[in-house]
Amino acid sequence: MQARLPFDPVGEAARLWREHGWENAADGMAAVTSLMRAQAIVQSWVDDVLRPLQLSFARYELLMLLSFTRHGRLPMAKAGARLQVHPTSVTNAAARLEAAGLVERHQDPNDGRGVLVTITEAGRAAAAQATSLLNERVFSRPELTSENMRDLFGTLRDLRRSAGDFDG
Amino acid sequence: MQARLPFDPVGEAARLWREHGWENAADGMAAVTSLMRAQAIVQSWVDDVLRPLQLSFARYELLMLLSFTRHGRLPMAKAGARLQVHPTSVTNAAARLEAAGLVERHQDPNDGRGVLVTITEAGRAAAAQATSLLNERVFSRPELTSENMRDLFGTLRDLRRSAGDFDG
DNA sequence: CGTATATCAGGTCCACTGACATTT
DNA sequence: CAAATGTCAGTGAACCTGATATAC
Repeated sequence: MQARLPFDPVGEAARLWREHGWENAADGMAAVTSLMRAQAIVQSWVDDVLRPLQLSFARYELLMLLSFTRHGRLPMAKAGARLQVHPTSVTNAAARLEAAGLVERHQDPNDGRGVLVTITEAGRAAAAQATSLLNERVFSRPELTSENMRDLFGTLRDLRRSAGDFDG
Repeated sequence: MQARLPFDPVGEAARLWREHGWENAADGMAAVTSLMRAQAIVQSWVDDVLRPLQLSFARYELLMLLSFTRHGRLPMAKAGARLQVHPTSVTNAAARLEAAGLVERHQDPNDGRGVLVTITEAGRAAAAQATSLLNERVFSRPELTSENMRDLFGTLRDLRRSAGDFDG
């Protein structure tokens, strides 16, 4: 993107926060800022892998969720709850996956309001290919396999639970 | 958004990853997925605070960066390097801040190609107000003030350094 | 000359709001 | 009837590519 910096800009910001007397907010600011930046980095890794497959991470997550269900099928609302995204985002993702032939949408026979999304064989193949590439090129990167990453998951799980993402 | 889940969907995904024999990628997958979700949560907290002030987090960061410089002024390219965003993103952010009267843009007298962004008095006031609100309502939230958050910052700093964000 | 700087046009992606039709 | 479900149109944010003008 551009020349790398000789220091950590987030650490520098935290230093300035403390210098201005915002001690009790400095750690939170640094955590938020590094979360934003780390997410952008990882997002770009994922996008690089999924772009040639015409997938976004959100659509990949929907495909995987369906592939893990008993019959490869879920109501739209269930999928949205599970992926923790807005209903219109599910509609959008499903519409794009359907256009690519990776899922189908049919009315729920048991609830006339509902729509069932079903993964197709092509969808299962695409999901398998994407998973293989992501596992190889992103999820098993050295930066993500350390003991630290298990800690990261644990810390973020606490944050997500406190934020009301899930119980337990 | 919708009903909360009785379990952690990311932990469930990690379980399935291991079940499929992808042990060495399971931790990375869980870290990536929780990073995405945690970022979305924190982003929504920040947006809720900044929306009434007509600011985005990216524009707030630019304002703060300028306010911390000696003369409240920086070349566009320097600002982009420091915020680690695309040049066009800086142009966009600066244009919006300028439209709101929070910064001004002038040609660099020492480099005819360059543009200097300068924070205005209104910009300093907006930055101070935003900082006060963010410190109070986001950065000092209980979820972000724990010992864990210092660990989170440290872990993400390692990730960012490995990814080439900065040296040192 | 090639390189660097900044901008603009155009495109993608995602999230959200509000309105709507339909069914429970 | 009210509540739930899914869709659609529109809005706004952020990011990127490619082209351009200008200056080093």
